[in-house]
Amino acid sequence: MKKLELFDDKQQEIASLAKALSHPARIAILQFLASTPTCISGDISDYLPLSRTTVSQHLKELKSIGLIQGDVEGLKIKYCLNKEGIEKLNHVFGNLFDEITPSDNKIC
Amino acid sequence: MKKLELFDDKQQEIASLAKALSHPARIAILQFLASTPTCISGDISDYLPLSRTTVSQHLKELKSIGLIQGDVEGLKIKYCLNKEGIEKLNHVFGNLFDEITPSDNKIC
DNA sequence: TTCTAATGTCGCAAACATACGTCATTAATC
DNA sequence: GATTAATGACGTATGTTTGCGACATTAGAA
Repeated sequence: MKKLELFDDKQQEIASLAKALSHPARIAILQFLASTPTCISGDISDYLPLSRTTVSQHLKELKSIGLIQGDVEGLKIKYCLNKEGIEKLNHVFGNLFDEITPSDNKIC
Repeated sequence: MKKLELFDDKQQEIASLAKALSHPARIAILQFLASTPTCISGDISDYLPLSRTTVSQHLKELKSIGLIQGDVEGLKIKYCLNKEGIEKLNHVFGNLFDEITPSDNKIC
């Protein structure tokens, strides 16, 4: 059993994705985008109990980690779930759960 | 489309669980506990590149959200994954992924 | 071109998270 | 009972996140 020098890339990646999901506003945004076909930025901030500025920051965070994408449509910006990002999320957490789910015969 | 008054319990729950996973040290602790049958607190802080005090705080956080449990064994304390907590995590995230995974025919 | 609407960026304040040294507590050992 | 070892709790410094108003930018309408 050796001492870790630092956390590895995989652990960092899981933690970063988890951080993106660690605020209820960002969960609400993802659910909203999943339930609506055309999602204009303004619609999202009208819906959430937060200022437009704050919602804009949450959108920026979700975009920078690749869970959503934003396409300019004239004056407005249409945000959508990013299929690849969501699939990656699914995959990364699936692996983690496989790794840490205790088997019935494990002691303790 | 009505405005949310505040975030609902489900969204809060997902966010809280995600927050527990949002630091690489806590991921490393869960993986370590999954790979070792008897896990004494001191072993964990010997392993991680953090002080004993800091590790103790991460353990406290994981315990308070129910992902691990700690049983006193004389002078030492044995930490283990909490099967129910991990299953709940699995379930909650599984539901979220079902909800937000885009179907192929969805526009955008 | 000027005006308006939709949106992002900046900068600040308050709250929260992280890391760690020191101290308190408790169990086993002498 | 005194000593040592394992551990959690407390306090504190530093960094990060959140929320928001004010400003900047850009696209389309008048």
